[in-house]
Amino acid sequence: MSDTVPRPTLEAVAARAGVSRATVSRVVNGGDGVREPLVERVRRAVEELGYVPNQAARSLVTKRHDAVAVVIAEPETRVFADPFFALQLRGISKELTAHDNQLVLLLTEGRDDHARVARYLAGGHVDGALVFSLHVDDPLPGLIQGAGVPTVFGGRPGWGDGTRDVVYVDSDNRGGARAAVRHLVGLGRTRVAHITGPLDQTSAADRLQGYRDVMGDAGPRLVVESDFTPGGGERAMRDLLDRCPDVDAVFAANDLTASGVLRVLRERGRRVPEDVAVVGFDDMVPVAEQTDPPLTTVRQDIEEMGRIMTRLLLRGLDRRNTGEAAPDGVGTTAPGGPVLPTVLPTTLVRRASA
Amino acid sequence: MSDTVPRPTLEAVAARAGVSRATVSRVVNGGDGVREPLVERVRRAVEELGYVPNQAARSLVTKRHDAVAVVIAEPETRVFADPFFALQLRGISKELTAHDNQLVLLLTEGRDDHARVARYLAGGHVDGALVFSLHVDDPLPGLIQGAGVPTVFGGRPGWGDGTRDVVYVDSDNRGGARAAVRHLVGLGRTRVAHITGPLDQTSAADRLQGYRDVMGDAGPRLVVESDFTPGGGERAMRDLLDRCPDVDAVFAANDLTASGVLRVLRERGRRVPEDVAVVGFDDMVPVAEQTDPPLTTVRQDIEEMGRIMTRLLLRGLDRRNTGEAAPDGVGTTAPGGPVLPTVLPTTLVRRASA
DNA sequence: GGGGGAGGTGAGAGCGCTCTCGGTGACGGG
DNA sequence: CCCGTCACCGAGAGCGCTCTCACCTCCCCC
Repeated sequence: MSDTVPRPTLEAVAARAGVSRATVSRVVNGGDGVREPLVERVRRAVEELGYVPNQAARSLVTKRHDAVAVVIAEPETRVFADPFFALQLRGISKELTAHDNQLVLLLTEGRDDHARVARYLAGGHVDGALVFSLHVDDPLPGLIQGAGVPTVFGGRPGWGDGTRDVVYVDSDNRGGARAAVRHLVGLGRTRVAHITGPLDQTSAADRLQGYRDVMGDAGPRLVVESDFTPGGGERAMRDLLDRCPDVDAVFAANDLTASGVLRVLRERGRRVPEDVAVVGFDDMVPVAEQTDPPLTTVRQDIEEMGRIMTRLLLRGLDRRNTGEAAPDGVGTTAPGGPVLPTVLPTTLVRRASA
Repeated sequence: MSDTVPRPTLEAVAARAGVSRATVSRVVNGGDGVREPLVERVRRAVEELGYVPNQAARSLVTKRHDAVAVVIAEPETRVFADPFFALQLRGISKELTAHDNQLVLLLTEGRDDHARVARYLAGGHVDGALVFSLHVDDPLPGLIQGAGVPTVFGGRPGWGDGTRDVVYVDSDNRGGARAAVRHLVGLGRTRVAHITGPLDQTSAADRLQGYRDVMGDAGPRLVVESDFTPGGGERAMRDLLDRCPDVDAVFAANDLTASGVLRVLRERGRRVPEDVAVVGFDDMVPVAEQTDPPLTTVRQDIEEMGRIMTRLLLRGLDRRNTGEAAPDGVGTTAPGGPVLPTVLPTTLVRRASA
């Protein structure tokens, strides 16, 4: 086994089955229009020779690759190291597998990488792309949009001014935030603070918006900007306690932040939820269940999000192939309904912290 | 832009530059043996037309793909959702990018997926594979070994009886464990317990072995089997306290377990490190730095591990191409030194818990 | 009973690239 | 001055597949 055995070709299978290449090809690709006995013979030949189609040769003529790129634009280790993308990938992978597509992973590291990714996508090596870019000012989405590759974004892109037809899938950050804050208000809390994420990310901005929807102009006094990390949560909470010692509830922009918040509250001797009620966001189970007390939080189904994105993309690709004129946005107006941005629901998970 | 513009071919570039296809090909692939003025002309033509080589056509003739598969065999969500693989992927991605290779991600879900993955790899769609399989009884490594694809494993494979030549990269789990336990002993602790990971994973088994190296036959009294999770750590620690109330140190098989341990100790009113010293493993920063008190732990450089695996694989592939007979193990005996299993060092990181 | 389908099957032309191999010009030595 | 050498370049043959046609049976219907 020291050198790779030359793998059997269509030709070889055809010879063995006593038919033409064309017939073997037909059988391999579904077998329509071939009479049963022949199908059987070809199948056996394929089996016996251990034939596997050469994807390169196939792509060369079909111009399809049965592969999609997943682009994760994340300069910051922190975010990448959290379970978010892992779950997302899982969902994507499942769905791609179910449709016999491969997943080509592209991680970007800093600015110069953007060009590389754009070039790769423009190079037509994949049929489509799923792109995660969290930052408002990220040039990557624009580049990709320009590359002419069917694309679905994960999370609302920052520059989405609503006029361009981008297809994206996002969680209902705003609605989830509203639910969280309403819950706190419903508990009778009157001084509900919000510790935000980095506001150059749309998810953080949308959560803040949701908070404002409920609290109206609670004033900037109760809003502290932070960065989605436990450490950031700690700092923000200290600030907050110093400035407004009478706060009786905190809506943290994510669970990691909330864990920092809880730590500071404990350290300062405030009881949770009696003195201060705390709600997080994400329902990162390993975090939320392990805090003390267990965290009430807003759940978003990350894995499902990946799955939906994939389904959307594949649907768009499929339309392309069936000849419908599908603009870059993955096919917008077409029978079967336009492919539109999708917002997935979020739900409040009540545990002990609020 | 509604329909994809036909992308320029070599032919087109050749025409524009006024040379033959062959010359363009030479230039595109390094440009050796082509006179400078021609190189220049071809470069300009490539630039002007925005030419990008068609990878499928190229693969068809070279039989190389410049792509490697990363196989993550992990039925359990828990493990996949921790930062481990994310970091690993990051390292792999960086290294692959540096060598102009693509990363094809294959996640397996349950048994039937194994066949799919094996078929894919055997299909010769990628040049090599990086495989992560944590469980001793996992059939996947065997299947892959059989597929005849150059492979490097992440972590010592369970069936590695030392006789077959598998190439793997692993952290020095055993040595790290020894360092941890020695540290505890050096602190004057005499009843050092160990809470293990799932012992069907080699990493967990190796850590236990390291513990035994130092403690000798401390007896099974002080060893509790667990599962690498915080919840598991809690249960194990409760058990332990009930059975041996006098334990004065715990070496937890990973940081997650340690976090559970710390929680139980706090709940039972034991001070850390005064009453019970605790050491973890992994140095998962977001966990270890955020525990109370911050966790002393054994660091392994996960990202580096991914990088090394990749380098090893690419080196093996390179040898193949340069004609040296390279057996499946990615090329074992060859000038430049055999490609051998690599064990990366681990270091003790002292924080407050021990 | 013959003509027209319809349903199967095969021949052949590429897809865009690499790579061998033969040809060509410049140059130096005999 | 001629020929061998060398460095460079182009022609052409595929790589393994799909897909369009043309062809060839049958079978059905008039």
